[in-house]
Amino acid sequence: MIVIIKKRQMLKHTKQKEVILRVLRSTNSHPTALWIYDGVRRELPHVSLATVYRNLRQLAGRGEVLELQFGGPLSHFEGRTDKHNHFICDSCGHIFDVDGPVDGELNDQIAQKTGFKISHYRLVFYGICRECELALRL
Amino acid sequence: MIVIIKKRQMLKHTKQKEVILRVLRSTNSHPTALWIYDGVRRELPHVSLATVYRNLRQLAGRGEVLELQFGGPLSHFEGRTDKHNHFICDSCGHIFDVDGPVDGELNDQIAQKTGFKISHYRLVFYGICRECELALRL
DNA sequence: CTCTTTTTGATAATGACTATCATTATTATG
DNA sequence: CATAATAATGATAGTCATTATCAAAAAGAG
Repeated sequence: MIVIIKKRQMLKHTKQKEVILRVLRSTNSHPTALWIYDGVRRELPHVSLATVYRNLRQLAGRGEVLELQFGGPLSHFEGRTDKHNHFICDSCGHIFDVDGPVDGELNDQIAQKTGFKISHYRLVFYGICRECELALRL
Repeated sequence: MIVIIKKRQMLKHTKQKEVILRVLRSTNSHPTALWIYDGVRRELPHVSLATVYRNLRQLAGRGEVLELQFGGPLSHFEGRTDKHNHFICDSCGHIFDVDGPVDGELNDQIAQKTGFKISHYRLVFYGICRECELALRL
């Protein structure tokens, strides 16, 4: 029998990682990796896009950042890590944070019904935001 | 001023479309396009993968089919179109249907808070399914 | 049947993301 | 500090799910 012991990898602090996190935390939008890349390049012009992806993946893995995948082909990232939900406008595509139900009530409800151990959920609302609603009324 | 009137396109019924829908409806799992492609090929060996993607997209656009995008790189499809939620096991990756809250209660709650017009939501639970729970206990 | 429009199959293209790898930066340790 | 060990970087090639293209075929209308 072969036992593979995965040594816990020491994470090193780098300028790039710091700036990536700072750029992401500087907005309350839900930017893509490319948007973050552009922001980081203003401070570190020679940064590689791969470095941005690598760090975002690492940060998301450690829970310091949230990776969001909605319908489209791109991943969105978010610096805010406290529990909350999202709303996406079907008209303009904008992503909003929504402080909806974040308690364990839903979890418990489903856990009881299914017998599964629920750790968390992702809840995304779709519809028309106020601004688009007004524009569409014209 | 140039006005572009998009003529409503007449949809034609084809053998391929019929089989694709039948294959998808034949399972209560949440297959990928490739899985459906394999199923369709048993009946129509010369079908093209592009045809499967095209039809799934069209069917999803008409609401006859549901396209589900969870974390991974692949789209999953589902023939069941009545409202329900999903649970994904973090251990085995299996996708389960969950008849959780499907009423407008959540929608109303969020609509009141935000002022947005909410049409629907997507709710996905994560955790450990019963089978994995038992296996992990050993 | 004949005309028009949509769909198909085959395949090339797209595009987001990841792997690779030589080099550099960071941290641990003597 | 010096040096060794290891992780991160930048540049770029590769992957892979999905989409676009386009000539040929099929479906529906009249």
